[in-house]
Amino acid sequence: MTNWDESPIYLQVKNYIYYKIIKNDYPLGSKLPSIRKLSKELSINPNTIQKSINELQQENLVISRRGIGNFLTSKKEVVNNLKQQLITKTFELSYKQLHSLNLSEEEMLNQFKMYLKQKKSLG
Amino acid sequence: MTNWDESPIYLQVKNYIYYKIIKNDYPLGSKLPSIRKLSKELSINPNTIQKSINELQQENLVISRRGIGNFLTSKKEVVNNLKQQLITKTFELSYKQLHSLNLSEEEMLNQFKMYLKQKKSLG
Amino acid sequence: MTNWDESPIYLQVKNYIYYKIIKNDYPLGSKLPSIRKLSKELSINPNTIQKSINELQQENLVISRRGIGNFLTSKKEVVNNLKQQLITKTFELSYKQLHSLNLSEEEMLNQFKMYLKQKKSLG
Amino acid sequence: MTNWDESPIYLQVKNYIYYKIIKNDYPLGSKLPSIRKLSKELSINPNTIQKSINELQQENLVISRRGIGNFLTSKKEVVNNLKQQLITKTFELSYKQLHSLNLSEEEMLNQFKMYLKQKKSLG
DNA sequence: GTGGTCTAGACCACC
DNA sequence: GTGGTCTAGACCACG
Repeated sequence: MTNWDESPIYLQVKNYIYYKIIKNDYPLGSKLPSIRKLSKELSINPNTIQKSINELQQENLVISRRGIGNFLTSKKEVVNNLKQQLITKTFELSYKQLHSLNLSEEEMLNQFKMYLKQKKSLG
Repeated sequence: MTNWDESPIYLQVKNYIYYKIIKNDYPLGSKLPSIRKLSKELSINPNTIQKSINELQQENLVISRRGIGNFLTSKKEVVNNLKQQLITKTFELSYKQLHSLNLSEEEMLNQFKMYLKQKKSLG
Repeated sequence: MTNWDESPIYLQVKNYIYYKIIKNDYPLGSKLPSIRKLSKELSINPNTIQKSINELQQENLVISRRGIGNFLTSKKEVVNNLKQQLITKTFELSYKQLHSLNLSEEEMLNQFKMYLKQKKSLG
Repeated sequence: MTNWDESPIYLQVKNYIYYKIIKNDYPLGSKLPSIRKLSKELSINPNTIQKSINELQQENLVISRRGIGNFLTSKKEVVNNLKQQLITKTFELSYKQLHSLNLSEEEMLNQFKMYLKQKKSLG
C-alpha cells in the first residue's frame, strides 16, 4: 500500500483501492474483497477499512449490499473518470502552492521540466 | 493568508512567512514582527504562531534572541535556496502521486501542460 | 420489484407481495408461487424469501401448509384492510417527521399539495 | 431526541441537530456544543457523535476546526433550505410508497386529508 | 480544552 | 459468511 505522506490510514486505504481500480484489478461491477479480508490483508482494523469503504460509497464508486459484499459500481463513466480526477486533484494542489510562490504558469512548466530532468539524471 | 487546503494552521503560518521572505518583505537578518503582532495580524492564537516560529528556527531560517525578538537568518544561501526548495518539495509530492497512478514522466508533463491550458481557458 | 430506498431485501419482498395482493394478482385463498419460483423470479436468495413469508404468516395474511405451499388467507376482511393499513402506516411516519419539524396540520397539507403540484409540473 | 423509527443512533443525532438548527437554537456561524459535551448530554459515545458531525460536515452544514470546535455554516442559503429539504425528503418517500400502491395523486391527497381528520378527532 | 483517528471487541441484521 | 453500528478507551495534533 503506497504511503505517500503521513495521511490517516483510512485515506491510504482509499488510495490503495483507487489504485486497484485504475489497474483494473477490480473490473466494473465486480465484488471487492470483504472488509474482513482486506483487514487481514493490510493488517488494519476492520472499522478503519469500513470508514474507507463508506467514503467510496458516498463517492458513488462502491455499492454495498449488506450480507453480500461491496461491489465496484458498474457505471462506466464513474470509473473511467477516476484516473483523470486523481491527476487533476494532484495538479490542483501543486498549482496553488506554486502560484502562491509567485510563479507564472510558464515558470511552473519549466520548473517541472527541470525537476523531471534532474530526477532522471539521478536515476 | 492563503488557505490552501485544510492543513493545520501552524503550517499555514509557516507558508505565510515563507512567502513574505521570498517576496523580500523581510530582508536578510531583519527582525520579524513580534509574535503578538503576527497573532493580531492573522487573528491566530499566539501559541500557534510560536509553534510555527519554532519550526522555522529548526530549519535555520529564523534565529530567536530571547527578550529581543525573532530574526531572519543573515545567511544568504539559506534564504536564496528557500524558493527552489519549496518548489522541489511541491513537485516531489506530485511525482509520487502520479507515479503511483502509473504515469510515465512524459505523461506527467503532458498532463501538466493540459492542466495549465485548461486552467487558462477557464480563467 | 420496486426498490424504494435501501431497505432490507426481505422487506422489499414483503412489499412486492403486498402489492400483488392489492392488485388482486393473488385471489383470496389462492396458492402463492413457491419459494423457489419467487426466488428465481426476483433473483433473491430463497432464505430471504422465506423470511418474508414468515412475517406475512405472523401477520395472518399467509397460511403455510407444509409440503403443499403458501396460501393467501381466505378471510376477506384481512385482505380488504390491507391497502388502507399500508396507507395509514405511510402517513404515520410522515406525520411524525413533519410534526417534529414544527409543522401544523394545515401546513402539512399545504406542503403536500405543493409537493404534488411540483411533482406534476416536473413530470 | 426524537426517535422516529429504530434508525441508527448517529442518524438520530443528525436529526437532533437538524431540529436544533431549524429551531434556531444554533444561530448562523455559531459554535456547536463540543463533541464531548453532546456525548454527555445525550449519553452517547463520542465516536458516534463524531460520525454524525462528519456527515453534517460533508453536507456543508457544519465546519470543523480542530482544536477549536464545530461551527454551524454561516451560509444563509444552506440553513434556510434545510427545513424545506427535510420536508421534501419526507414526502418523497411517502409518494413512492403510495405510488406503488396504485394511488393517483388526487387519492393521495384525499387519503392524507382523511388521515389528518381522523388524527384530529382521536387526538 | 478541542476535533480526529485508530483499535479491540462486541453485537446486529441480512443473505 | 457479509456489511453496519456502537462502545470503551487510547492517542495524537491543534489552539
